[in-house]
Amino acid sequence: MSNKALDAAERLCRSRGLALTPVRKRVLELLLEANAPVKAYDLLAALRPGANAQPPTIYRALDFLTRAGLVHRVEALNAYTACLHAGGRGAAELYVCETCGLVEERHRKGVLPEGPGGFQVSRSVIEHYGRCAACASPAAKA
Amino acid sequence: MSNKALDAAERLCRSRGLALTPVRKRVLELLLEANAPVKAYDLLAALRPGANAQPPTIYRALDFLTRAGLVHRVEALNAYTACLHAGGRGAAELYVCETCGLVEERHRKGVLPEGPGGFQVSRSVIEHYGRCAACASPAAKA
DNA sequence: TCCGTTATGTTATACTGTTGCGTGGAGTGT
DNA sequence: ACACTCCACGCAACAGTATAACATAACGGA
Ligand SMILES: [Zn+2]
Ligand SMILES: [Zn+2]
Ligand SMILES: [Zn+2]
Ligand SMILES: [Zn+2]
Repeated sequence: MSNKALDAAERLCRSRGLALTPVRKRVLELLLEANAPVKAYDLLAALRPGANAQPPTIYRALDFLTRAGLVHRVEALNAYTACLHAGGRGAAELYVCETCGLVEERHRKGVLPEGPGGFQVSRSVIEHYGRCAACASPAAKA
Repeated sequence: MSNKALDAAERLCRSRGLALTPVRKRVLELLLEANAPVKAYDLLAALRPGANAQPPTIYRALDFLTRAGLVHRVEALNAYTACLHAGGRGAAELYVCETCGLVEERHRKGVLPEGPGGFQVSRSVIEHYGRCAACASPAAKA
């Protein structure tokens, strides 16, 4: 099902001379399957059966994947989520459902908001929390 | 100098029936003096001479201050900064200079960006990183 | 006074992330 | 084949961030 995204990631890495090693690929796979923010140590635990991974393993993999634009860090949750538009340009804008964990995402291709008084923005963190359409619908009322 | 902001905070709390206790007030004072994001344990250390504060003390104070709208958490830095528009409505948008630490701030009073497909946003985290006007000016070139 | 509520102290622990060093495999030139 | 370099990864230890759980204190109203 999500093999499509995995394959796309593999092609993207190859085209840029980046090594999508087994560990990195597996981490990305786990994130794609989750379709929600996942914590580093949860990924680590998921990696355990089969390998004896330690914290640096997972953080290195996540660092690689975020640099490659395949994964976003969700700052307010200390968690990570697979990018839904792998390699997309511009700052990612995340919409995280606090009820079901679903993450939607946009990449702002346009110019970033300019700061007040000549502030030069080089990186933006934009995260919105609330309820996705499904969880907000009448049928899902508390 | 920043007693003005402190007094404003005190009035704001009184008008809302919130208790700006000595610990909370001192923490806010430290943040106002810093005019930059400060880490919880640094605040804790600054609190030490005179009291023997433990981690929960500082986290409880910060929790109170953020709820009261007097302090913002800087998610991507695990740090905290005094609100420059105490009690301002709407989501705060922070501009953090990575060179000198200066924080500028806007509160978006208008409607938050609406999410894709009916996503209902209840809280937004918006942080921009870069260089402030002073650090970006020719005189400050690396 | 008695009691409910809120704020703080205290101890311990959980969670998140990093440093430093060694090893081993893939490439590359000889 | 050999030596060499680079880089990913294993591994151990540790640093930094945050919370749980329980006890104490302080205030105000019944
Ligand atoms: Zn993305
Ligand atoms: Zn949802
Ligand atoms: Zn503010
Ligand atoms: Zn600056």
